[in-house]
Amino acid sequence: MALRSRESTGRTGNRTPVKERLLHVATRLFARHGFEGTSVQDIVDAAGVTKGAMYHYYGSKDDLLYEVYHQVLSMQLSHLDEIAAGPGTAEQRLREAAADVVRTSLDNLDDMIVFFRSLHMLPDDKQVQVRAERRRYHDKFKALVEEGVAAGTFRADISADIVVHYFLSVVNQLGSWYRPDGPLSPAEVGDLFTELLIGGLATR
Amino acid sequence: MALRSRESTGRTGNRTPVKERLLHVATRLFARHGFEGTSVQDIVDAAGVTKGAMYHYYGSKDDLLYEVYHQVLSMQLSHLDEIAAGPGTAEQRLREAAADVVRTSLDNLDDMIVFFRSLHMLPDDKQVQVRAERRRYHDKFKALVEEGVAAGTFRADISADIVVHYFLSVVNQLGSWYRPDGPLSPAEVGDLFTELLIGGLATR
Amino acid sequence: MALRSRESTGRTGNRTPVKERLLHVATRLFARHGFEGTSVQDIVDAAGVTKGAMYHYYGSKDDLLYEVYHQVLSMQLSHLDEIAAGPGTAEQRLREAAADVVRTSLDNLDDMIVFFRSLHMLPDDKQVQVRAERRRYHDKFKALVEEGVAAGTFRADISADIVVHYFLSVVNQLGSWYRPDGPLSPAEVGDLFTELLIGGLATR
Amino acid sequence: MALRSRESTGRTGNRTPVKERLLHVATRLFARHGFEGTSVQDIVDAAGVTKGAMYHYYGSKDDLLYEVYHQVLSMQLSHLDEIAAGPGTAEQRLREAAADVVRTSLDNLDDMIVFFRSLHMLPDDKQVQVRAERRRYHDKFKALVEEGVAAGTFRADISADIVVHYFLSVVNQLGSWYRPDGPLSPAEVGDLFTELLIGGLATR
DNA sequence: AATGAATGAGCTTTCATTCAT
DNA sequence: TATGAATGAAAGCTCATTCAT
Repeated sequence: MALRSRESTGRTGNRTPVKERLLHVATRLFARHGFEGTSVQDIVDAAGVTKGAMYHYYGSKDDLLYEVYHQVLSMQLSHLDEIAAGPGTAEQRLREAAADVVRTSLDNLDDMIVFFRSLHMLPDDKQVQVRAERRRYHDKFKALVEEGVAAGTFRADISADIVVHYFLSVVNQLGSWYRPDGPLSPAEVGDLFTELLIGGLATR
Repeated sequence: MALRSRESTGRTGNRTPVKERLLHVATRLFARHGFEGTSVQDIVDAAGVTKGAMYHYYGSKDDLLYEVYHQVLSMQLSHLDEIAAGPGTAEQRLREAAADVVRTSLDNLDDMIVFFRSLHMLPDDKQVQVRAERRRYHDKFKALVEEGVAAGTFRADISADIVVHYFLSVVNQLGSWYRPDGPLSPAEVGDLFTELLIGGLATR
Repeated sequence: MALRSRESTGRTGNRTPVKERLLHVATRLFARHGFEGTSVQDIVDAAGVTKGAMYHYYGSKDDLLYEVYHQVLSMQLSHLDEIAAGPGTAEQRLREAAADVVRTSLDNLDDMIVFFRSLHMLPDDKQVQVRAERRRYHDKFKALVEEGVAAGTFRADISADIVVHYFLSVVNQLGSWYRPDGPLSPAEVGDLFTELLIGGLATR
Repeated sequence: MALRSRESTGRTGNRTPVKERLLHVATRLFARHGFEGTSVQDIVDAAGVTKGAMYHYYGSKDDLLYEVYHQVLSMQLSHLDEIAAGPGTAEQRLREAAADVVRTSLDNLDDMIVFFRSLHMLPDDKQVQVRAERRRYHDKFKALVEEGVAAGTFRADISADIVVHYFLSVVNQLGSWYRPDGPLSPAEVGDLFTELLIGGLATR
């Protein structure tokens, strides 16, 4: 009888490389029990490795949290870049952007939950990095709103900044009420929220 | 020679009764450094008492957190009860309710920050209590929206539940961007957000 | 049968107050196994308390080390102050001072061993404090040498600074060779070393 | 096209053979941050290799420390052998020996610092080896002193053992005060300290 | 000769909570 | 009503060392 080969893809869960596995289980645990409610021991146990292994790949528990943030944020930012630079009126592109950020947030709900619950626990320097990335998203989104105002499509009496705070608040809170097994798909929620946003912005 | 009386209102800062003082400083510290980032020692130091005193008034650190939640929630709930039962069309009352929840949230920003950041750290039984109170707020708010839909004032193609999730998300995130020393007063933010909500709901 | 009363002075070693007991056993352990070779667990086990108790009295393991330093240093400094201000020629007072620093160092040999082996492990700010205290000792001692040079008793061709470095080196190394159960008493070593110092300084 | 040869003296800083480079950087790091304050990772990083390489050449971190000791000690021992067997009176040879041990110690100050700070961290068997070598140095030095006493040049009322402890203490502490960029050269310090020693020993 | 992923035991420190007074 | 010494469990992190390659 042949010995189980070491690179087995069996159910021991050793499929994926250690580094990614760690990030994956950490995300799940952070979302379930919070950042401070999850110990490094919990993470490495769930990943089937030892602490030393984790510290081989990540400088600290904070680092792990930062990576969770970073991955979703940069994906959403690149989507927004593409959409903003694409064809269509300001309203059309804002609709696309709004629907996308809702949809991708719901597709990565665990990350979002972690993100908006734990940001304040990062050390200052990492918080600054994250805020800068979020600010870039905010500003890009705001530019779309301003385009629509300039075009006369959107009402001019509410500052674009406030509008963006308003809508991104909605996005950031998705984790607090959305349940994947509920009646609405991510895309449907995206469409409905886009409707509410555009309706609120529209000139009569 | 008279001894300094213990209940002195003098410069030791011991003005308010110990119990309230503890809740007050706890709220501030939780908002600044997070629930888990604040130690019982921090709290009692800031309140100028010792641990024993805190455990005399509150059963645990969790208790303190729960009290923070409870106070604002019950105030907002009683406001909503009053407004909903008051005069005016559904739209008028929804406008009042929306503006009120934004305004009172901004007036108690520290509590809101603590609330939405730390809820998940409470033990399950306390979380259940809090969720029930929030659910009552949600349902009452939703009833106002449904009234407006029934009256033909609001569009019928977006479920009232979704609308409430949408708007309360905005409220719950106020702490993440509003700065008291910024250009807008709580009332102004309340009006603008109410505009965006009603605009999004309005039938054309 | 009567229960053993809690404030027993029995051989459980709980005689002295916890705070002093901790300092005492820490000194002994640091001297035997080095600062980094001694764990906080070792210390509290030897003192018969728990870690929490230690951190109640001392801010850190470093703090404990600093206290060891501080106690002997300040005793020696006060001795030197007294001697320098006392009666007698410069030579007589230098003899007294030299004999005293040797004697008191040998009487607190564990502290000296810890001191000169572990100083460099303290955080910078604490090192600065210690160095300042040592510098004060050095300077006071040097003043005595200079007095003797001015009086023509001591040779003028070797700077007082170098002489002090020379003699304090001898003192600082006592721990590396002196054994309390050896043939010489602390006072005898003090006298012999004083002879060697004064002989080396004397003008012919 | 020729491949870059591996033993290149190029800008990678890989000039010296790995084994010596490791010893060299280890000495420097031990002197700067202490033995326990220096991790194997620190050493191999500074040497530009990996841990595996270090464990290929040295059995352990302790081994590295022992090598540092051994090198200087054996050099000084061979100098002393030469001097003692050389020409001149006992005083002349003692002067030479004293000046030499000060000078060579200052020329290898890092090693001395490491030596006298970290000896106690070696495992017992290695400590025994080192102590034996030091004892041989001590005894050889002591023989010179005894020669001078027998010749009537040095005072007979202070045991040679004590004298050697006295002077080697001075040598062993050089690292605690000497600064290479200070006013005195190693040779000058050697001469001054020799003066102080011989003066202290001289019969009047 | 050299790599670097991984181990596992150990470290210092923090902290909510208790309890005798 | 309030103190503060003391507990004990758990936390994040470090590090010398091993070993398959």
